[in-house]
Amino acid sequence: MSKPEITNTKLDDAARAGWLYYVAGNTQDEIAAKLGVSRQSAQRMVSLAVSEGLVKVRLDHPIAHCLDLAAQLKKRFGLKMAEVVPTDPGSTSTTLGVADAAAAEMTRWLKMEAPVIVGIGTGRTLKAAIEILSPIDCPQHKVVSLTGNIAPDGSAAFYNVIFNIAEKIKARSFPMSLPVIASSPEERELLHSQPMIRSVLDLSAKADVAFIGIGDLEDDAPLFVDGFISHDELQALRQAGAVCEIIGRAFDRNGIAIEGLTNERVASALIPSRETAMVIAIAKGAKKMPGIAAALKGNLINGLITDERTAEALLAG
Amino acid sequence: MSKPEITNTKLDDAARAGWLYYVAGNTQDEIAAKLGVSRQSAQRMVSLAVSEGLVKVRLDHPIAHCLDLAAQLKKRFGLKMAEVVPTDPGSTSTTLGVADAAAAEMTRWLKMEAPVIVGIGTGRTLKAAIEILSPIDCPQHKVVSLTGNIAPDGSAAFYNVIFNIAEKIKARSFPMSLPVIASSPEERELLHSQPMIRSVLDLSAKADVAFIGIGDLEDDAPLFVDGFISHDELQALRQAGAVCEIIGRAFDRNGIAIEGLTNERVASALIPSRETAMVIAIAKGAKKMPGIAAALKGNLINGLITDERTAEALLAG
DNA sequence: TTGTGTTATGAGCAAATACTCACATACGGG
DNA sequence: CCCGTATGTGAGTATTTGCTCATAACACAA
Repeated sequence: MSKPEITNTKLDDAARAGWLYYVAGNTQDEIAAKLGVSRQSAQRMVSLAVSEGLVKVRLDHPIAHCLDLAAQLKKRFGLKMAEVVPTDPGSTSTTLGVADAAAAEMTRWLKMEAPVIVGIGTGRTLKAAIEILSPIDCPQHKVVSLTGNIAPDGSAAFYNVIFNIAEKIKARSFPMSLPVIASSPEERELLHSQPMIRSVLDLSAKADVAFIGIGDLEDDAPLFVDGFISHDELQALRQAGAVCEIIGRAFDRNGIAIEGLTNERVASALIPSRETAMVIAIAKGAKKMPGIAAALKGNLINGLITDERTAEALLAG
Repeated sequence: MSKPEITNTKLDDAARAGWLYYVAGNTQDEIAAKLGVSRQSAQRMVSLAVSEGLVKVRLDHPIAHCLDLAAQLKKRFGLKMAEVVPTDPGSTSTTLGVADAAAAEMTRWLKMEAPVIVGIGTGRTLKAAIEILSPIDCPQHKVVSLTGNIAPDGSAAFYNVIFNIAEKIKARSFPMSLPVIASSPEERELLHSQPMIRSVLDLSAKADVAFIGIGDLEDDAPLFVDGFISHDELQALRQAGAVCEIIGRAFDRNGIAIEGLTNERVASALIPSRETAMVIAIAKGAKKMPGIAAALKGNLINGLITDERTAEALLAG
């Protein structure tokens, strides 16, 4: 007070004020009274303590780390949206947690008053998400499939989820009645030129938000396991540098689409523009890491729902 | 969202909200929007996160430790007021720091509009505090000495600070013109029965706040060094269990006044009631530890200004 | 099914906080 | 010595927060 410690005084006082505020739970009025200054000065001290980094807030809850990681992901990869769910250490499920988060994110969009066009990809994760989606009436929205729903054997593609979501929510849904991968580039062009298909493709390009999965290209790649491509084709893709598949289309480690091979027969819509739409990938797990990294690098997505462990790996890489 | 984790959901949400609030710096309105709930619910989540102890605040500043210690002292010993100043590791001064804090505390009282009766003890620490006290006009207050101001040789007692404080502040001051320790119990009674003295004693009993020092009873006890008691008397006191002296009166380790010996000749006022007055001790250092502990144990004081090291020792004991 | 006790929710309001601005005070250079 | 710039202060005001209360949703039992 009287002995002038040249410059530290201010910070000391700020620390005092910060302590009284955050630790002792005083109001700024009380602090002002106790320190014999005006309320405004007390306020300044407190905010000084904060801005000087004297005050550290820690959140003792697993969720806190997740939110941290999400913020880092957003910053590092320029994402508009990122969500990281806690990793359940005892589980190997590729959908646990992220499916819930994806469902929540879908609900967030579907609850909007204004009409929204929702693009829907394919895959196990997405299917799991739809499964736990709470039913909701939203006749104002449109849900459009980004991929064909016909399996190579002519049956309905099991992991095409457009019908599942149609059951859940009362919105107009737009499936694409064609094979995921056509038998030839020419067939694809033919199919795409059909008015019904054309209008769905046009609608998908206008999507406001799209939820997509990311498929790996390991030996048990979904694309192969589900019979859309042969093992030879899978190996050829890998040889060409492909590391992942998004709505049927293969991409290399930089997120660049592979030229030729099965890609010239993929009948899916293009991934909606990242300029006009939120393209949210739902993916987690070591196997999908290269694919997620590629999608991030190639700016194929601007939103990501993943888990803690995957997020950490992505940020470490 | 849909998978009902029976009870953790709420805490998870609270953690989210808390994170968004404290870490991300969102306003509760923003949190409400992001989480799709009302502002009130967001507020409830945040306060739940706080009340559940999810949010931990740490203050990175030496002063924070002092304030922590002060809070602990208050709680542990039922003090109404406690102040802990940083210990300067390189200094052995018994007044450095605490004197400043004491001066600040005095100023706080003296700045009050309403008339206050201030009791003043004696000692080196108190004298140092008065010396750095900023001059202040407070004609509404009264300052009353709790001890006599006449040394055994008839001179003014050097560490009686009533005159020092009277110079500094423009308040009515009330010295006690009698020896600190009378030559006999009878003389004390005689002195105390004099109207002038009587009125000062009565005034001291009505003090609103008292600032006192705590004297040790080592071989260089102030009471002995300043010539108020002989070395034999000092030893006798110690033999009787005395560990400290407050305004001339000796107390044992439980804060109980020693029976007989010099205590029956001490002419000082009694320590003002801890029910009606703030009795603030200013003391630090290893030598005074037993005395401070005794004063705390015996509820002789309800306020303490000390330093970090002493506070830690008191709390450890 | 209906009643009942518990819990959650949102509105409204009072308190607390943050911000802006105008002015005061101090410092350093001309 | 004076002036411009920086720094700090308090008043006023807008925003944000916390609290209370009435009501709604819910679970459970009769």
